[in-house]
Amino acid sequence: MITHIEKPASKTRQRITNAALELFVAQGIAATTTRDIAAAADIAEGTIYRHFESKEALAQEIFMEGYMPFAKALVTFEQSGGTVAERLARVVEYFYGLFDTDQTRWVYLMTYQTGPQSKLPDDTPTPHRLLLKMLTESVKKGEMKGLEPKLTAQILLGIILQPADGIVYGQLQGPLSPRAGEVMQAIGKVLTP
Amino acid sequence: MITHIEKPASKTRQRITNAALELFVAQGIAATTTRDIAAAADIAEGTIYRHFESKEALAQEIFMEGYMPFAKALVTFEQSGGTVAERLARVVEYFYGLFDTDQTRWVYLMTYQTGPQSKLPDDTPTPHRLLLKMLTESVKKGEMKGLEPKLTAQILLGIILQPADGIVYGQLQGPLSPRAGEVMQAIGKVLTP
Amino acid sequence: MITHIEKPASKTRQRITNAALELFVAQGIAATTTRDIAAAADIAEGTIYRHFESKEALAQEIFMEGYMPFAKALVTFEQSGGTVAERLARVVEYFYGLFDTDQTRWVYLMTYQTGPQSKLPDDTPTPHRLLLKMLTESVKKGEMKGLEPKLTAQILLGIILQPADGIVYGQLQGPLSPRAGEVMQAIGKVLTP
Amino acid sequence: MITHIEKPASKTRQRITNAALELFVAQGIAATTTRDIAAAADIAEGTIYRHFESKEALAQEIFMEGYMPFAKALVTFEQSGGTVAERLARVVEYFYGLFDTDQTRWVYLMTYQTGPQSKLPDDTPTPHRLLLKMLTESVKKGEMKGLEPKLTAQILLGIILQPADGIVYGQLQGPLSPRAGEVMQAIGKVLTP
DNA sequence: TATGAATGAGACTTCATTCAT
DNA sequence: GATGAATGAAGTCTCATTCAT
Repeated sequence: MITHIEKPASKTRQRITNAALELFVAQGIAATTTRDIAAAADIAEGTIYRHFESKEALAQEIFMEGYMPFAKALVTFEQSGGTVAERLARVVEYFYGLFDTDQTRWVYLMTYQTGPQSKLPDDTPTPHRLLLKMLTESVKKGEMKGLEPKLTAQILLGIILQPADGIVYGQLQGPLSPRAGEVMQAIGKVLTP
Repeated sequence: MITHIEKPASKTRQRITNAALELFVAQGIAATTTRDIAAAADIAEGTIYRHFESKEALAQEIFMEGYMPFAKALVTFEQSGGTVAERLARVVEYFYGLFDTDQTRWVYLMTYQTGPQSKLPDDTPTPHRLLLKMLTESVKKGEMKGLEPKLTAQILLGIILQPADGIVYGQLQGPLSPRAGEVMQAIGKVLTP
Repeated sequence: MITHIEKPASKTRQRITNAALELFVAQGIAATTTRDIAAAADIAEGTIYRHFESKEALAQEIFMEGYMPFAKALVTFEQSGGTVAERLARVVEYFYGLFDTDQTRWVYLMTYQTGPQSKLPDDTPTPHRLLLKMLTESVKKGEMKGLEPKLTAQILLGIILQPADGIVYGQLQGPLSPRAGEVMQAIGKVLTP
Repeated sequence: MITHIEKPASKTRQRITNAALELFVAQGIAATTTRDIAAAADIAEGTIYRHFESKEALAQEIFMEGYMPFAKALVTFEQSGGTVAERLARVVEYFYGLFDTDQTRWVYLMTYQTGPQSKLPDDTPTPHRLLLKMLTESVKKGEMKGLEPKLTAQILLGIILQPADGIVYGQLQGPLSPRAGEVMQAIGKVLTP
């Protein structure tokens, strides 16, 4: 007996989300038409509406699709053992692994929250915010003297995120995972009094 | 001191660019209609087209308007005296000063290049790229051992840019200029062997 | 016998071309709005664009629709047997038959090439040009003495076309076919030394 | 003392009508914008409206400008002495002379009546109609037997007009005046029993 | 008289969405 | 579930015309 916990994620539905994700990242959500999506997915335009309420809902569901496993993982890492530095290192490694696995989805995930298209509630724990929260706690636990914790957290966030942007914009060669060590070193230096 | 060689920028033209800038940043370029712009500028929709060829051209001219003084300033700083670190500090201060002076324009400037709307040539020296280039040279002249220069440059870029994002997203309190010292400290630490 | 290789020409598409043809001839292409066409065809304005790329493309396709069978017929007549005069008579009869069958389309066909809207290549063998070419050959084969062939061809063309114009402008009563005999007589007289 | 019988026809007014005539013939009235006209006449767009009520009025006045001397001349010829054939010959010569003098204006004159833009009353004695009327009378006075007078008049009209079209469309070399003799010969033949 | 900036009605076109098949 | 023709609201842009200078 089969129990449906989540939607079946039919073949067609998959084709749509895949095509849409690619186009959304390449052209932006607003500039991507349902016709574009239908053509890329090789389905009829009307078919999109058998699987999604609207283009906007589609965009949001793609976000959730990538966001949920990510959020779960972060919680796991937060509750895992070891020192603050060790846990942070694990998160960065996981994060960079995601980037290398599916760069397109990663960009979408990190971008969607920002754009004016996002109708996410203002307090949605986006990847961005989740990371920042963890960093803020790391900084606080580190008992830094003389450094403003919130600013420091932003600095650390920049250290982690910018290399990914560098790869996306072609200024740095991928993959990103092998860079994790150097990035953690830089973070270490910043946190050193 | 700035010298205007260009058009005197008529009153109406100013109203249009001001209104458009605000809306473009708030809603995104694609989501901002010419009707929105006209209403905000309190002019007729057709009037936009007596001053700009198209909505796209308007978006691009607003970018150039902000970009040109910025680019000139960067060149000046590059050629100014002092050590690499001193020059970099001056740039960051100037950069943060711009942010505090007109946050909206700053966001537009840093965002425009990225978006799919941008029809800028791929090799346009955008603010992002100009900063990165300067950082790359700083890192190289610093003769870092053991650190990959390109990665380090991205890390420094992240350290500089992310605090601004933090303020934009309301996670950090402005203004940004007073933070420049701490940011430079963080950069110093990363560049320390 | 006409063979259709092209699209089946859906019901809606037909409604659009019919309505557009009528309006284009009555008001001119430039003065006919897509709204006019939609109203006359009793469809939504947007529907036009599911069948035609643009208003201009619609105008051109209507032209081609009428032009192609006409061109084919002319070729057939050219290759048919009999004397030059006999072949010419056949063409005129066919031509006048078309006029009587669908005067509106006939006017459109003869007008479209001239108008500034026509984006037809300058060497498109339009009805006008096809007729002229045939007449030029007729004149040459007739070995007229003392008559400049090109001028004579134009004169014959005028003899053939003007009666149609006369009917269009209400100065002559239709139908035109019964007039073919008298018109051919006039041509004969002109060609007589 | 100067008496104004007609409008002063100022320098500026002339520039406008000249520019407009050229553009109207080249692109059609509908496709010619007031901006086009102003640019070609090297004046401000608003200036057009100091001399003409509207674009439409401008188009009509240009027509009248050319039409009035033509109409007067025709009347003169009608009342001049000689046989019907002689008077007709004089008209054709005059008509072809006009063509050679100012082909652009001639085309405009002959075209304006036809186009859907023309708001001329249906019974306006246009060049076309004036010629036709004269031809009809010629035919009637000629007491043709067996030929339907209205059809014959149209045929003669075609003989006269089509060579002009031939030159306009580049199928015949100008000037037209030297062709008048041959054209009259053709007319003579058609009118011969 | 001439200017040219501004207008606003309306043109063409796009596109998310619906619905009968 | 899938299709694809049709919709209609809305978007960008044009242009004849007005009016203060």
